[in-house]
Amino acid sequence: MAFEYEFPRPALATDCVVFGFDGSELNVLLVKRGIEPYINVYAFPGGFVHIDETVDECARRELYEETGVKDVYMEQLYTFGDIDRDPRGRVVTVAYYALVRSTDYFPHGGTDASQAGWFKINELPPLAFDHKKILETAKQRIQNQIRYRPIGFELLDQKFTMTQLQTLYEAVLERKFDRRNFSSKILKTGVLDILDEKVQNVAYRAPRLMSFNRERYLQLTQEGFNFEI
Amino acid sequence: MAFEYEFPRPALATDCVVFGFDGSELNVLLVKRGIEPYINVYAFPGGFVHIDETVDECARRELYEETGVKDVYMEQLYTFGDIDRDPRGRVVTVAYYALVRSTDYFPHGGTDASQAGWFKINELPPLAFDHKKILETAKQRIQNQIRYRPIGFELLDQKFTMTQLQTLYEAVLERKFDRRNFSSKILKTGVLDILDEKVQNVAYRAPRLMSFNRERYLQLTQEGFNFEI
DNA sequence: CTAACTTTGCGTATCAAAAACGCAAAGAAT
DNA sequence: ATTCTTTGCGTTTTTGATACGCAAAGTTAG
Repeated sequence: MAFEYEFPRPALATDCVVFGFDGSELNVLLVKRGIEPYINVYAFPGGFVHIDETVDECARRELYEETGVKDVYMEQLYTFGDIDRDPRGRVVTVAYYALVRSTDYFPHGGTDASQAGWFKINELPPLAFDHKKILETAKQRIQNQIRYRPIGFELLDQKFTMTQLQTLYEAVLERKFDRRNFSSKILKTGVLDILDEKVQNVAYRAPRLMSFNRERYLQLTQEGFNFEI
Repeated sequence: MAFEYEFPRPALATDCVVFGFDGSELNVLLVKRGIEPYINVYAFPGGFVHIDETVDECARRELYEETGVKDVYMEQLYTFGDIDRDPRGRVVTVAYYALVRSTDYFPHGGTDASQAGWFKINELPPLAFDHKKILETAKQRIQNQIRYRPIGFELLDQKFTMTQLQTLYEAVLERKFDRRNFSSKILKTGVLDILDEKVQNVAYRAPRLMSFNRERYLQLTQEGFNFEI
């Protein structure tokens, strides 16, 4: 007990909701807690803010330490500051969300060797603390974000087909799109490069691959461009 | 020095960006700091989170204590957690924004008796800490919010004219609208009640007054209604 | 090898909303 | 009475969203 202050201070933590996409469904990365409270209950990766790191840095550090995930797209979500959200005492948490290509990391379903694993967003186990509430906030946020920012590309491999992109949008927004309208709407924005390459070893007609053109996107946003689907 | 912890903890504070509207321009409520650091420099009302209040409650309490403003529309904005944002040491702040009818509170420009006052958003004095950055974040947020939520009505008197509403939208979004298109677009959403009352003592043709129908708005949002302008 | 089938890629027709704008009535100022 | 500004209610034009037709690519089945 070495750190003392004139007034009591809440502890400050971060938690991170990591979304992944497996080609058909949206997944969330959870870790099983090894200590009380909520021992053996799943929770989002997170932990306490160190005094010599920014809150953003804390979120990235904790994510890496607990799951090995690093160098990913991450944004602050919301700060949860209710009094009784942690039975250990007063803990305020700054929640983040991250988007990753889930194939880059764990096998789906997790392994026994690892305490971290992917879960389908509609088949989640009970969550510790107020993490259910955090998840709902995160879900709403990406549904809003994907409509006017090209965050979807963070969830796909660098090369992807139009159908894969559409399936992702349908999974996130929980609705269907017309294949032809979706394609022309995305293509006419100009943020996709069509590659001279097709998918191999596929049943029926092989689709062409495409990739996200980040330079073109940045150029368009500066001109006041809107990415709505 | 009575409160000690095993690990060092950042101090946790809130700050609130209060927007007001005076009929033609958007204003921001600032308080002049009476103590170091940044003594005599303007800042947003705010202060440290008490151990027995939620973060939301802290934002409301500090706003009331420093400016007398209470019972207003308020939302969490963003948490600023850089290491060196406060010269006193590590302070993380959860920023909020609030919308008020500025006529309900202070005279514009502030008085000598009060340390709090309204400033035109484009003529602000230098701000303490990283409050310039907080302001930019808040400005972007209300520009986004006003397009799909009827937050504009929080900034007007209960009875207002269509031209007043349009002037507000133009001030917030920093663009002009066609008077006739703006009016019909707002009216066809059904969230406005047209009152059997006209503005008095006005040059030229007197416009009718209207008011926001909150029940109708809630009903429409539940049906999946979108308020975009 | 041919026919059937699925997916892709590109097009057009139809419908709804956004933007531009015409015009006369209300009502004060001259 | 005339002029002037603002209001209120429309129509026309343009743009974008949605629905859907159809043939080519390429695999599967007979």
